[in-house]
Amino acid sequence: MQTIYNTLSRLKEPLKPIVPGRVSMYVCGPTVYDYFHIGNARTFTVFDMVYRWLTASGYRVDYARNVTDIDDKIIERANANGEPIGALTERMTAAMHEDFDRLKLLRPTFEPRATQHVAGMLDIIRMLEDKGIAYRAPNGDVYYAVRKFAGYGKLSRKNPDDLIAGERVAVDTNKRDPLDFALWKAAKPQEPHWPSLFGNGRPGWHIECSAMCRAVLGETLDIHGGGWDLQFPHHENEIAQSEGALGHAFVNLWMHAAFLNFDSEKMSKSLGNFFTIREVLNKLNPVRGGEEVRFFLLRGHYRSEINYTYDTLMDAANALMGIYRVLKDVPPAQGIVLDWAHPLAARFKAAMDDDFDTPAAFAVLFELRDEVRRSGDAHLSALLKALGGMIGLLQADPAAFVSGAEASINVQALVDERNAAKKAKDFARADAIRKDLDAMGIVLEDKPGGVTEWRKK
RNA sequence: GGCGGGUUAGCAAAGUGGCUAUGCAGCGGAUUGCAAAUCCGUCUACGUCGGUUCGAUUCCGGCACCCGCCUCCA
Repeated sequence: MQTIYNTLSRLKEPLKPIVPGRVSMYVCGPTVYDYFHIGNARTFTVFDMVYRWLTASGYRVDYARNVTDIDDKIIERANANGEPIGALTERMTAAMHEDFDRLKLLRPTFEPRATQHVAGMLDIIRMLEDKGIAYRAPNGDVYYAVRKFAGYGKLSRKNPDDLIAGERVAVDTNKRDPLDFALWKAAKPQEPHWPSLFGNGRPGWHIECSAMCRAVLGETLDIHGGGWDLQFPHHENEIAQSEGALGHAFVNLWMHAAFLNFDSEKMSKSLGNFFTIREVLNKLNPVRGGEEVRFFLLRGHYRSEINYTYDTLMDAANALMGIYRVLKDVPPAQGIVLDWAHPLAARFKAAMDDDFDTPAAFAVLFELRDEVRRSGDAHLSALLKALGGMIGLLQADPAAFVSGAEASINVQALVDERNAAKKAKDFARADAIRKDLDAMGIVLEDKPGGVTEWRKK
């Protein structure tokens, strides 16, 4: 049985879908104003893994991941670039898809965009106003009265009184309480806006997710996820909005992915210590890079922070290479039905069912790698590939992955020349060629039977 | 200040009240013209001080250090 750590209860709980056999999952997606970094990628890779594993486990998963395409940062960036907002968000959404594809992320079932759900947001805001939870402020904004929602703070375990006492809550005379947050922002000159019974304006940040969850997945979700930093205030506010307006439970299981750090500090745009996925991938081999990053990101448990360095990434890449080598040497049998009774398959499943313990699952893959190597068994090799496939790994062509490139005539000519030199016992010449190739990043492997294989480092 | 998470061998990273996690690197050996790859073997663990227990890295408490949220943030 699948268990999942629920941020709400701080306990591992069994997954009990509202509709048996089906799982609804919403993950807060990116704000598309810039390329995103490997820390952002971690969260989406984690939930892609969850999506794949639940699907492999037999659930029909309705997976929604939104695109936030209206927001202060987008407006700011578009103005700085001197381009229309729509052009910026289109460009960045396309870039996002490119990056996600390279990391082998599946497209979610639904990818709603905030600007397409403004009516749904206004609907919820109106319900909140009718219940006296939302109010119109003198400046034309509509705010959520946090004190009217009894459960406020239950997710992040923050006490509203403590928050008031803190220094970080900004004072705003338009708000009745400093904790109140904007549901609707009155239109300002040169900003996009929509008509509404609250006047022209645009939505606050948190309301979009409440509206899109409801529109796409329904009023109560099995799973809602996001990065750890979204717990407060974003997810807390989503709960307040949805439960405040609709009057029933919003989400059964809250999942939060831990940070990816750099120099043991959270990687973030505001700290400036980030690497975009593009930068990282451009330093890696084009054939292998995407899967290497994915493997690296899933090597740590999703609730543990991981530290990004080139060395830890290379460590993961070497480990992945070891598995692909075995898949190349022992081609997986075709058309095999996965045998869950196999002890290693059972252990893999047990690890994944236990709150998605990918590090433990990987340990099983390594043991299986050794078994395949030892036995040369194509069925076991197929099992290895199939298990990896359940979390989006090991599906590349092994020969291409190991060589790191499509066959190159240039390299092959040098390899042939070296083999001729070897036959003539001209080892000096043979070594010189190997050294040249090494300088080009090509490593040779002499195999039994006079066959020489090569691969990119 | 409030709340929360963490500290496992050279590095990375799971897990467990008593039974070799695992990966990468290192070292020794086999193999190889030399390498690479592979195989065999092998060395480093559970922050600190107490408590509970027959027994604690694992449970409880104190301490130290690190990190996060409380403001946009994956």
